[in-house]
Parts: sequence; structure tokens; C-alpha cells
Amino acid sequence: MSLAAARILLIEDDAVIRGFVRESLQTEGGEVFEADTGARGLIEAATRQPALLILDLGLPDRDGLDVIRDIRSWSQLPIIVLSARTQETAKVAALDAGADDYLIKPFGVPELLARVRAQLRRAAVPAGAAEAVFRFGSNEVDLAQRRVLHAGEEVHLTQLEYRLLATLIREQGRVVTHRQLMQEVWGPGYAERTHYLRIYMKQLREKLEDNPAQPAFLLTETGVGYRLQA
Amino acid sequence: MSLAAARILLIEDDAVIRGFVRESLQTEGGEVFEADTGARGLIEAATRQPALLILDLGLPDRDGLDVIRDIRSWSQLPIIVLSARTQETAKVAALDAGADDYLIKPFGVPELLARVRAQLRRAAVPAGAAEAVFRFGSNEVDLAQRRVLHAGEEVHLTQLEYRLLATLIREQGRVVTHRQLMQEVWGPGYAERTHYLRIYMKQLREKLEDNPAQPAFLLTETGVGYRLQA
DNA sequence: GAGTGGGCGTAAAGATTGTGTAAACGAAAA
DNA sequence: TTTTCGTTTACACAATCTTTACGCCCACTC
Repeated sequence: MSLAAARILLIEDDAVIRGFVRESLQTEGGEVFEADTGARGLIEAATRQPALLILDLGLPDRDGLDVIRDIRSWSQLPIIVLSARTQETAKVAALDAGADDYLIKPFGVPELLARVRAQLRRAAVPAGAAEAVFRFGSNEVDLAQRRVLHAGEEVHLTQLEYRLLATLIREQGRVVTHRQLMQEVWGPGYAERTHYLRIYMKQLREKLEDNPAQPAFLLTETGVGYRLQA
Repeated sequence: MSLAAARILLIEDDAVIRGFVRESLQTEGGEVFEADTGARGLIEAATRQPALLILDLGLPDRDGLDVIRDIRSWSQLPIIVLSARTQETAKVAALDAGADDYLIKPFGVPELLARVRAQLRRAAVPAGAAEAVFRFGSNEVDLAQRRVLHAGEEVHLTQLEYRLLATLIREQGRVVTHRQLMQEVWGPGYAERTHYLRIYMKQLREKLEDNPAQPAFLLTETGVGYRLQA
């Protein structure tokens, strides 16, 4: 998942190459769009708004350099060029037309992926504040920062407490069985030790419920498991 | 004048290569600084503040990947790697360590210049983002200049201290796991030596916290990692 | 309707691991 | 040589996890 669901446009007329490049990118977690001509590629680039473009220079309908220049007239997106042409002048021309990298066929998939990562890394928006905050009652759980607030005050949770809470949040509203909780928080081999759950649920309630004796969010489902009511 | 007087740092131990690369860059209008060892190079990078770095991986004194990681801990400047190693794994390692491009020796000067132009072009866009000073408590950390002030006084941090701090700053607020810190500061292969973290965290606290015994910013998340609270 | 047992909550004492601190060593740099 | 820095070793203390013990509630049974 190192490509983190990045949208990638692949313009390549050779169906075989297109196929394995697409697969490689998808395996790494990318979302791939394809085009087999320059004209089609330009339309896709405009409509899909990809985060990166992989462009074959040897297209049937248009000169690859032309495609680069066209895109550069309205977009800064990173462009990695694929080409069978090894001449230095071809590389220079593509790079000066606006490409960011140039890879000669045949190329290795690991290298392509590494260059894709390098381009995406550079292009990544610095801010990105994902804002993944989960709220219930007077609590806020920031999963990205691993921080928990209760009534505005920061609450310290131990590793197991936090993992337990995070698991319940992930299944918010649904009942999570004893077995599943033990598996996710303590790992395999602890399935029988369900008493731990009672101990740690008490601690969570103590820290997060307004009235720990009568929990409003961290609920018991007798004989089954626990549930987080949001 | 296509390089537009850009400041370029060249780290290369081979005097012959260094010579003709320098000349080529200067002919195109670049301002070139040189270093023939990794250690010297890091100092030059910090003091000259180049717009681009060309780095030979086969340095006599330090592992080239380590140099990349070090620079990446405090700077986003484009890095073009030169190397005699053609193996794909070497390319992937360098790119994933933070390099932006990888050129195999022997390379053509026109191609190098084109790749330099491509990197400079891309880096030129977000120019306004300067002024990267991070503040917490009575501390100011200038990531661009690699300078740290505590209560107005300049504080000297060692290489590892600085990298650790820079990593925490980059993830400001978030918990950074032991594993991730070890990976980013010491590199792969040190994952188990988490005791180093305790030693260096203590030293950072000693230098930056008002009350090192009760840290207010450099916080421990027991069993998980550390966090910089801004 | 008193007894019984499972499931649950509560409490507190070990046991274990993680963390902070100090100090010493050797290699490299000044 | 002296200084600086990264590494290694040692140990005390704190935080956390695990274990053990006990009481309550409720459904069910006799």
C-alpha cells in the first residue's frame, strides 16, 4: 500500500505492457486509469485528475512530446516517460518538454515503482491534515495522532487500552465478539483469556464514561461481546 | 543560462568526474559548490543551502544512502544520485531513501543537464513555502538552516540528535513508533536497538526542555514510541 | 422461593517489561 | 593530545500487564 491509493493515469498503446504496469501499480495500492492513444489520454488526464502520469512516447496517433507539452500547458502533475528510444537526444527532448523522469524499455517493475513513489513523494501536499477524529459523548479520539480527549482534557491510555478502543471504534455500533476482540488486541493464543476484557473495559469506562458505573457508550452484550454506541 | 544561476552542490570523490560535471553546470549558468566526502558534503549542504544536490553514491567515508537520509531529515531539496551500480535494487534503495533521480555512470552530460533542469523546474514551483521555523516552548528550530535555539541561545545538536528531533517535528503531534524512529534516524538494520532512543531522547530533553525531568514537549508513549507536543 | 452457577464487574497484589539515568569505552575529529 | 560523539553496559525505578480473589446480578432449577 505504499502508493496510498494515488490516482495514476497510464497512457500506453501496447496492451501487454499496459497490463503488467497496471497490475504492478494496483498491487501497490494505486488507482489506475488507462488510455491507449494520445488523444484519449489527454481527455482522461483532464477528467480523472490523476496525481501522476505514466506516458509511453511511442503512441500511434500523436507525438509523445506533443502530449507532454499539451499537458504542461495546464497542469504540473508529475510525468514519467517510458520509451524504447535510448538516444540521449530523445531523453533530453522529453525532459525539456516537461517530463519529470525518463525510463527506457525494457525496464524493471521495481524500478518503475520506486520512481513512481519518488515522484509522488515530491508532489505530495505537505499539509494534508486528514482529520480522522471520532467522537462519542464528551470524547474525541484522534486516530492519526493516537490522542484521546475526555471533556477537553487529554486522557492517557495504555497500549492495550488504546488498541481495545480502536478496535471498537473501527466496528462502531456493531457488536464485537469476545473472540474477535481478543484476537485483534492480544493476538492469537489469548482467545480464552476473556477476563482481560472485563478488566480493560472497566479501565476504559473509568477514563471515558461520564458515569462509569452506568456506561452509555461502552456497552456490554452479555454472552457475546462489547459494542461502542456512538 | 538555462540553469538560471541555481546553486548546486556536487558531492563526488572522483576529481575527474567532479571536474567535468562542474564545468558543464557552470557553462549552463549554475553556481557550483563541491565536496569530496560525505561528511564535508553534509556541512556544505547545510551552509550553502543549494537548490539541488548531485550525489555520488560511492563515497569513501560514508554510505551514500545514509547521506540521503540525513539530508532528507531536514530538507526537501532535489537529489540526483550518480552511481556505477546498475543493479535495480540499488536504484530502488536510493530512490526510497529519498533520492529524486538516479543516473548510472557513465552518463552523458546532456542527459544529466536535462535531468537537472527537470528537477529544478519542479522544485521552483512552491517557492513561497520558505520560512520553515518550528516553535515549541522556548525553542525555535529552523529546519532550512539546521539551527536550534533554546531561550534565545543557540543550542548545538549532534547529527543523531538533530535527525531525531527533525523526524519528530515532521510528524508533529503524532505518535512516532520506535520502529519508525529507528528506521528514519539510524536506517534499516537498527530496528532492535531501541535503547538508543532513550539515550538520545534524554539528551534532547536535557537541551530543550525547561524541566528535563518532567518533559512538556518531548513525550513518551510507553510501549509505542515518542511524540512531540507543540 | 431458596439454592446454584455462569457471566460480569471490581479490587488489589504480583510479575514483567519498558524507561530514565549514569558512566565508561573506543573511534574519529579537531 | 584533547574533545566530541556514537556505542555499550549496568542498574534503579516506573508503568503496564497478568494473576488472583471476591461479590453481585440474573436466570434457572429443584
